[in-house]
Amino acid sequence: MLSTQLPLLTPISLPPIHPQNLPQHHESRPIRRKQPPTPLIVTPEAKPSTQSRPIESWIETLRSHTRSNLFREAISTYIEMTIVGVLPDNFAFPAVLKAVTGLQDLSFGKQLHCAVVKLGYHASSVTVGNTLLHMYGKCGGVSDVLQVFDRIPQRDQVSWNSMIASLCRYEEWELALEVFRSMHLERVEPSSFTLVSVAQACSNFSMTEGLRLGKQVHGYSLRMCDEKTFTNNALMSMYAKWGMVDDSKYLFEQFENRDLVSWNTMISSFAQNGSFSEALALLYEMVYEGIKPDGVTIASVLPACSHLERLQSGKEIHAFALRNDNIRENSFVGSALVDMYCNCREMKSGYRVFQGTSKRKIEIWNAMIAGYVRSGLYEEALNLFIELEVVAGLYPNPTTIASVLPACVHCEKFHKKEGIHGYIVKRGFTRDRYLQNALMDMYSRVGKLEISKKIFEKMEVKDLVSWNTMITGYTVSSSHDDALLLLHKMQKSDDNVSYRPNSITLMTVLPSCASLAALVKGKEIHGYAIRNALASDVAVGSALVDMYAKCGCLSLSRKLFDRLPEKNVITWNVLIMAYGMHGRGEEALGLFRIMDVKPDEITFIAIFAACSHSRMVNEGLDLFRRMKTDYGVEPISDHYACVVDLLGRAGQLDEAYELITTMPISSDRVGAWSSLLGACRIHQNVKLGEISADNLIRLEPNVASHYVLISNIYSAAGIWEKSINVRKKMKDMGVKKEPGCSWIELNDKVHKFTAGHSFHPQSEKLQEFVEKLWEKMKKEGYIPDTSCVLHNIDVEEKEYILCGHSEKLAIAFGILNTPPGTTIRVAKNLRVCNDCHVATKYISRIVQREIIVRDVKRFHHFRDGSCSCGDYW
DNA sequence: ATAGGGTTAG
Repeated sequence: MLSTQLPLLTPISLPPIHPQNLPQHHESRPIRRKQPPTPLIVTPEAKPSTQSRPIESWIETLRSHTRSNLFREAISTYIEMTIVGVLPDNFAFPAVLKAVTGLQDLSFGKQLHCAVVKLGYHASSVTVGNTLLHMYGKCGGVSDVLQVFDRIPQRDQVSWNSMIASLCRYEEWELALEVFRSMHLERVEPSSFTLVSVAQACSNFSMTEGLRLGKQVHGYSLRMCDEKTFTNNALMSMYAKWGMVDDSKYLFEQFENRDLVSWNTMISSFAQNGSFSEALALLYEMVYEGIKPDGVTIASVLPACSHLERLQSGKEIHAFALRNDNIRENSFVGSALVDMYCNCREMKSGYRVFQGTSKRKIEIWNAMIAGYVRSGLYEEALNLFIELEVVAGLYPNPTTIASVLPACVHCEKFHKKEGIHGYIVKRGFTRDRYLQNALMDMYSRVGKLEISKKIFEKMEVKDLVSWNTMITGYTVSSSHDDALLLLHKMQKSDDNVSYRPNSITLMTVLPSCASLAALVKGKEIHGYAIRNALASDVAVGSALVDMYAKCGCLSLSRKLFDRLPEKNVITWNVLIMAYGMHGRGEEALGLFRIMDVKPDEITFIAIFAACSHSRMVNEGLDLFRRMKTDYGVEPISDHYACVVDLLGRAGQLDEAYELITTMPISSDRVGAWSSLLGACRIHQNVKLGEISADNLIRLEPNVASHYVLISNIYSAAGIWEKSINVRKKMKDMGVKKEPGCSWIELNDKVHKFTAGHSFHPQSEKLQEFVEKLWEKMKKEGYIPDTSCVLHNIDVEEKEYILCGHSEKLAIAFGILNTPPGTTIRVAKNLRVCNDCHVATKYISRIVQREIIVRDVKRFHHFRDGSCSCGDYW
């Protein structure tokens, strides 16, 4: 197929791979390179040979200079030789070309090339051709290499090897493999040099594409008799890149002539495939065998210490590095040290290494910035980012921005979040996948889900993180059904690539199941987690405990909790919160007493909420007073909001108000005022309600629920005028009420109901059904509570509106579509209104069904005319 | 022939 005329090797203009490797003119060479200006070559035939010194002697001098790396001297000798009129021959050119290659002097190399052509050696000597090829492979460009190779007369093994190696240097993996195939067809035997390059090229393809050839290379290597160390190392590294650590370990163990690179390769194979303990162990074994680690060893093993958070080992390695100049000055080691210290929460040590590094390259800045971001020190990260550009004059690369973007997103003081997108466009990094993922996350979090979706759809190459990020986008925007839909789609996506959900996917999507009370879906995910060994993951386990609890299966949730192999604060918090939501405050407190990890801020929020829902005012207050002294947890505004709720719900409104006045000046009072306003609604306290609402509307003029609550308080008290005024003010401000929304799962679908709207195909039928039930309920003594209906309209109309409340529609849907006796589980995005609560009690008796309604705060378990919350919620 | 930092979750 490809004989002497390689179709792919005809001179073609390939795009340059590295701009710095482009053929350059002499004038445009950077001046900083320390070399004398290259003199023009005297055209060889310009002077007849009058010299008596024979050419062999000149060549001997040339060769001895290049052998001793005296490249400049070699070139001077060559020039001298041409000046005195000695015509260089096919032995002189290889010697001088080697010197040119050593100096990376492309322009001189090109002049030599001209001379070679003029004298005709390019068509007669393989050796000259090979050295030219080698020269272009080191300092030219792909197109030069292709042209030279094409003109080498009788290509030998060295020609092919140089060609393949050069293509690998230019990351032309596909071309490299194609040339290797041609070499095979021309029956030129590969050597260990060939195999090294080919193995490297293979490893840059995916395993499915590269493994076949890779194994052939392995076979060749086994049959070969010459020096195998290089090939062996290259094969180890190839297998490691595909994650086949066992294979690279086998090669390492079977091989006797290990060198330092073999050890380094093995250590980095382990470290890059998550076998951190093995990597560290190998370092110690290496030292034990008397092999001295170098900078590469240290830079490869430090990430293992970082991941394992083995600060002690990391420090020992640092000490070792300090004792060895060559390691200490290795810039890779510096970045790895910064990363290790930051990951071990030793920010100060990390910063000290960073500060103490003399010639700081962008990479060490990246390590420091990423370290800050991981520890939530967003401002520090942003400051460093600015410093790197403004003070150090360095250019951020895509990695820098990918680290700093989450800092922009999460740093409250940083307002112009979307501006960073412009910056990315300006720097031309828009095609970077990490940045696209990070941008998607940013837009979701500033409430611009549409833009996230657009980026996601336009991405040419998606990865698992892209899918996870998009799912998270839906979750943070409360589009839970879309989140579940995407979970489905990722597993059989249209572009022939499917993705396997990982632990992060599951923990992202489980809260969606919980929000929708989608128990069947949740169980399906649980099954997936078990089958894929993800269920024992603490984070997934905690999310499962949470999901079962929020779907109303508290005992299942508890069983799962008890069996989890590993628990952390979050796991405990989730369970305490679950008991609280189910109105089982005593048990929540019991869990708090036996928990074997230190409680955190969230634990106390869960505890206060539990006390609040179970009217355990004294227990809650007691812990509130002791949380700082006995548990070392500083109360934050969320805690105040909970305790205000605890007091307010129990009717101690004045105490609640007083608590707000004792809050630290700087703290955020929104939560606390909201709690008080809610309590005023329950206990019909117009005066305090007004105070709370005034404060709230001043602080958050765009939140609908504040207006709605005070308006409800007024209308329940019969103060219609004020109620209407509030409504009017709300309308003038352009504030829209979040529509009430309820969900019920039927088979494997979640059905969504919105108040008053007939989006659901059955909604008319459902409204009729509710109205029919209405009559029966009234006969049993039900009195509609119309106080939550804002409009000043007649009673019948009000009742009609009440019938259309989303939770009633969802319940009706459940009754009509499930066999008698089935428990009905409904979830609601807001709090259940008083009328729905009373009505559901009656419904549960009339239809003889258990009905579980979960709102944002807690559970209502209706059975035979009564509710588990004892009308206290 | 071996080595660098990055995006998603609670």
